[in-house]
Amino acid sequence: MEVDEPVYDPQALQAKWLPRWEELNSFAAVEDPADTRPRKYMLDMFPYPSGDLHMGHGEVFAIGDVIARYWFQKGDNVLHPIGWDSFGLPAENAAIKRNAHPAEWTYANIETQATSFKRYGVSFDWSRRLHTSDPEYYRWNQWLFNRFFERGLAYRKGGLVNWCPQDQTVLANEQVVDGRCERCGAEIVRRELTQWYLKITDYADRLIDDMAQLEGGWPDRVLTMQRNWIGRSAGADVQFRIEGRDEPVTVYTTRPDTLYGATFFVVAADADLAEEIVSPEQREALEVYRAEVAKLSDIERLSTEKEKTGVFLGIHAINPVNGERIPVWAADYVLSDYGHGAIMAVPAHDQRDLDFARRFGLPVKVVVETGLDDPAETGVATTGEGRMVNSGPLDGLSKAEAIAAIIGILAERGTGRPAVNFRLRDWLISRQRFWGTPIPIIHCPDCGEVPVPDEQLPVTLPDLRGAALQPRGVSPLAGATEWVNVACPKCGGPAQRDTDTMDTFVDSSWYFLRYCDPHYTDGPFDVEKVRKWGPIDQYIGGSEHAVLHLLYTRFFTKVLHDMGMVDFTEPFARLLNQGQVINQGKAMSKTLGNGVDLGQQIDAYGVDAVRLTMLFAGPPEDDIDWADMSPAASQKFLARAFRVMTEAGAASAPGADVSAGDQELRRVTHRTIDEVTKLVEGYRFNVAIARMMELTSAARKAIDGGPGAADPAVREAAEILAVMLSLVTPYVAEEGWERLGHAPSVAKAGWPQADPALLVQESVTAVVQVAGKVRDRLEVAPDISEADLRALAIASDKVRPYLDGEPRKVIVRAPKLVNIVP
RNA sequence: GCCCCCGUAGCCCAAUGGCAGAGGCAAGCCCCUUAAAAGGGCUGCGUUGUGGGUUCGAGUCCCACCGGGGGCACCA
Repeated sequence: MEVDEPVYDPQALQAKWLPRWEELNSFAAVEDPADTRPRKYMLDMFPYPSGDLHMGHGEVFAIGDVIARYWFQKGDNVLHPIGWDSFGLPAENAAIKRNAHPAEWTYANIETQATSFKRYGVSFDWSRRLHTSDPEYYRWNQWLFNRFFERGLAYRKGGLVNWCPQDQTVLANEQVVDGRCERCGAEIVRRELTQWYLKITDYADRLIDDMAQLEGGWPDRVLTMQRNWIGRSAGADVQFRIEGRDEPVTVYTTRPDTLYGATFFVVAADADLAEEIVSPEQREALEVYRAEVAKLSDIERLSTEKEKTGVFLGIHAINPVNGERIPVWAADYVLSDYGHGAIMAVPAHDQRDLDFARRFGLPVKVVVETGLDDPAETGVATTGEGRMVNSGPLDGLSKAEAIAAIIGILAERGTGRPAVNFRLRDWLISRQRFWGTPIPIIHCPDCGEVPVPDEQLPVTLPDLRGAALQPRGVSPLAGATEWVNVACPKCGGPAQRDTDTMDTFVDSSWYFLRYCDPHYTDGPFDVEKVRKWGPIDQYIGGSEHAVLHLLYTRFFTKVLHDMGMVDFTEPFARLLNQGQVINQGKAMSKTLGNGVDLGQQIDAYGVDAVRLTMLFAGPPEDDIDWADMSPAASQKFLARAFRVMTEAGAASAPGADVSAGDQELRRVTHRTIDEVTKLVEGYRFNVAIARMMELTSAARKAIDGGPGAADPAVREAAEILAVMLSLVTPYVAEEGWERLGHAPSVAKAGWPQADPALLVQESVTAVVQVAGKVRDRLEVAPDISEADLRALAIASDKVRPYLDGEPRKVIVRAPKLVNIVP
């Protein structure tokens, strides 16, 4: 079919314009320092190349593209890059299955996705493309690791870690959700391993405090999740003496005011301290208990229904304020890696302690008078406010007063001080898998951990494939003996490379900086260019990264800030979490068989109709149930818009005097410009599209039953429609623009400005209510005074029957409403 | 259990505290057509989830509850 025919053929438009756009290269960001236009940085979370693009990509990139294209139309200098998060497990699993190298699968998928992105018409600057699995990229992961290492922010330690038996690797805490692997859903087990960590806990305070910058720009939900995850709490450290031990033991508590109510003391069962202080008589009981606890999975251990367990350690602690002897127990409800791994138990005012006390018959002592029933009787701890009782000098004080007072007393005696604790743990980055960045450390029997010198980076991956990648509990790199055995960079003696690779979240923690110059060779990114582009004006991605990628990236940004490499402290000024595309009320999945293929949708309805459907479905953060959507209807609308543009283009030439055009249509057009501008800026794309549909209908009516297709107002409406549609449906917009007699590209035509004179209404309908019920409508001037409108309303024949003399009250909201209370 | 968001027409969704309906789907009708498709047009009486409250006026604000979604949940 000829594209000149007045028939909308989306596939023909795609075939026609895609190659033309490649030549035009309209979306390259401009680095010229003489270019003083406002710079805007728009970024969509980069994709993992797991096959072709899916419906979810279709939505995010449609949303991001509208924003970027709007900025382009406004004349901003826009950076809108694309790349691939191309290290990761699926490639490795595919390689094992096919007896191939992970790179083959990875780069083939990247090409597939790149082709799909181009077809999808996304306004990327393709010259900035990057792949994290390229040595030219991951060498800078290693370079950054070295910087972290120098600053003491990368360290190795032994301890219990999360092990995924399915993926055969350790995971960071953030990657364990409800005791299961965030990737594959397998139940996590605990293992004792020595691993590399990044010291994100050093930044815990700043990660919380800097969220003040993000208020309003980020969804509250994400900020709340990060706040919860970091889990900052304020309280006090209190020292207890343990009988028969010289060193006092410190506990952390958020309720130092309840210190007089401490009736026992609990040490984490797995803490070294438990073993250290247990009496000889109880040692065996402790060992038995520890063995039981070790057998429990996290899921069992964290179950809220689980009854408290524990064992008496045969010794006593001394309460520092009243000298009371309280028994010391070991239990698994106290965690060894939070606070000091030991607590003072105040059963009257802490539910966990109360549960434990009731289970083992320990005393309950009320020290806060709350007016509620005795916790010992009810089994419900009283955690609220109240007056202190049974607490010596604290008696009668409120909670806040008591906390301040007791901290003062403890500080004076040197047995306590204010303290802050965090739930956040350091970020474990070692992975026992192949397809990732090798950790650039050499283990030397004499020199210890020696970083690979910067000039020797990158440490590239050895050529392993197929069965050599089979997970066996240690990194596949350990099997590459030639690669592993190297000379120590320090002493030259025989040494071995670290065989783990980095968590791929390291790759994505700074990629947005590299886009400013992805081929830069003097560092991970060009500091000067980042100064000009950063931070990102708008970031878009799924809420599944609320505490993973987004937390890590914020951490990296702060470290880079401290290194003097970036001048901002938060990477993303604004964040949008798009909804998911689901089908028939459920997430699409292979097992449910309810998957919808993006490519097939595009083949059936065209790119424009699919993009339009994604954006018209509802607010961008809402889920889209594809079963409720009609891409066919979107296509129908586009055909309608296409005809309007075609007919207007055929009937007139560009450059006519618009002021002579049909005033009624011109008013609609300019009101549409005004509204769509505001709606797009507020990211209310579904409503903006509804306005474009109205404009299309108005133009249609003007052609059919009004001034006709040749009227300059029809041309004006069609041209503005083309420009506005270019944000959403670039192909039909481009074709329409051409048919209207303009050279491509409509993407750079410039955003229209509404003529204020055409926004003024000649008359307004004022509603007259009597006691809230509409009784009359009056056509009045928009600038009518309140007094005039009031007089008109009261004089109305339709209103008078409802009035009985002088009204009690008249509310006038000129020019739209009068409410008369009789 | 605690916290947050959402409940508007058969469906997806609009509505600065001011006429409950912008847009779309579905449905029905009309025009065009030999006919159908395509195209053009017309048609919206609904406890705004329920019950209270504030207000001249509540879909909108407040309280309680119901339903759906999300987050947190032995971190002392």
